[in-house]
Amino acid sequence: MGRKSDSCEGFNKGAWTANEDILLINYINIHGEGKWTTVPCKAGLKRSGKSCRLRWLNYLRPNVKRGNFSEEENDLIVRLHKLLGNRWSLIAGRLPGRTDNDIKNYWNTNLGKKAKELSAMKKLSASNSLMPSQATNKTNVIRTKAIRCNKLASPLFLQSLSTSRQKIPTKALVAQESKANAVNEVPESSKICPNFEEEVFQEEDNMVVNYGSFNDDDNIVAFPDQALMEFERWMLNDEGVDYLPHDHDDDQIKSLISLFDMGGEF
DNA sequence: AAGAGAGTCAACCGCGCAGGT
DNA sequence: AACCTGCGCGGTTGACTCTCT
Repeated sequence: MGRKSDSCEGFNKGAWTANEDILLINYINIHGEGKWTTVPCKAGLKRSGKSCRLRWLNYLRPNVKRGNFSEEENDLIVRLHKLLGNRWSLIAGRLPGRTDNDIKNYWNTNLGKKAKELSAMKKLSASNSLMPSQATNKTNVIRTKAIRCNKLASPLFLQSLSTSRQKIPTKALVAQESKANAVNEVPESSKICPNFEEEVFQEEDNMVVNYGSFNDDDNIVAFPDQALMEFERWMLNDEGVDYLPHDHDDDQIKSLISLFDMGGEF
């Protein structure tokens, strides 16, 4: 399937000028967002539609929050990253005014480094410990993968899911089931972490739910139903909900993490 | 003062998915 | 069913700024 690149000749590249910004803002103020491929032409910009979209979403939108991240935001990002991995857009969805790009940059330049240092220190202290068995103990981390979930997982796990909970008849599942044994044939190239067997996902409309994870011994851990429901409710963007971190969310996150930690093994 | 290296962040790139034809 | 278009995502790049020597 051919895919046309957005980066064709004749487009300006690099930093946006103030004049370009004004043209884009004026256009969107009048016509609204969307139809990005036609925006450059109609707005009189020598930019790709993609570039216009990015500039608007990450920089020009009126509600984009700029400047330093607060302690609360910092804290929330760390915890969300624990739960979600590099799913920046989902994380950004919980931080009003912050863009995925912003959070990604912030993570890569600040938090990621700290997290690495911390885990290196933990490893070091674990390996120096008098009780070496502790080094392989379960941690509180829920591993998730930064993928959109069109893949299904280990048949064993699916089977246990179908007996332990009502199966959601998603498009993806129907398609999968229509192909005999297709579940076993997830191409190696489509896996983010080919060394692991799959985590289990189901999707329904735009909702993507991660149903399983791994503990540090690489045993599959299922999220208990209660945690799962809470997580779904919490993650999916209901309209009009205030997603700023506040006490309620804080407690909610704590309780979610504790629920996830109670996951039983298969 | 100036050069080198590190850090930051806006922007680019390639890919995948959904929906339309 | 095959192909195309539009959009969104995560990873990466590179220009700019800051800090150190």
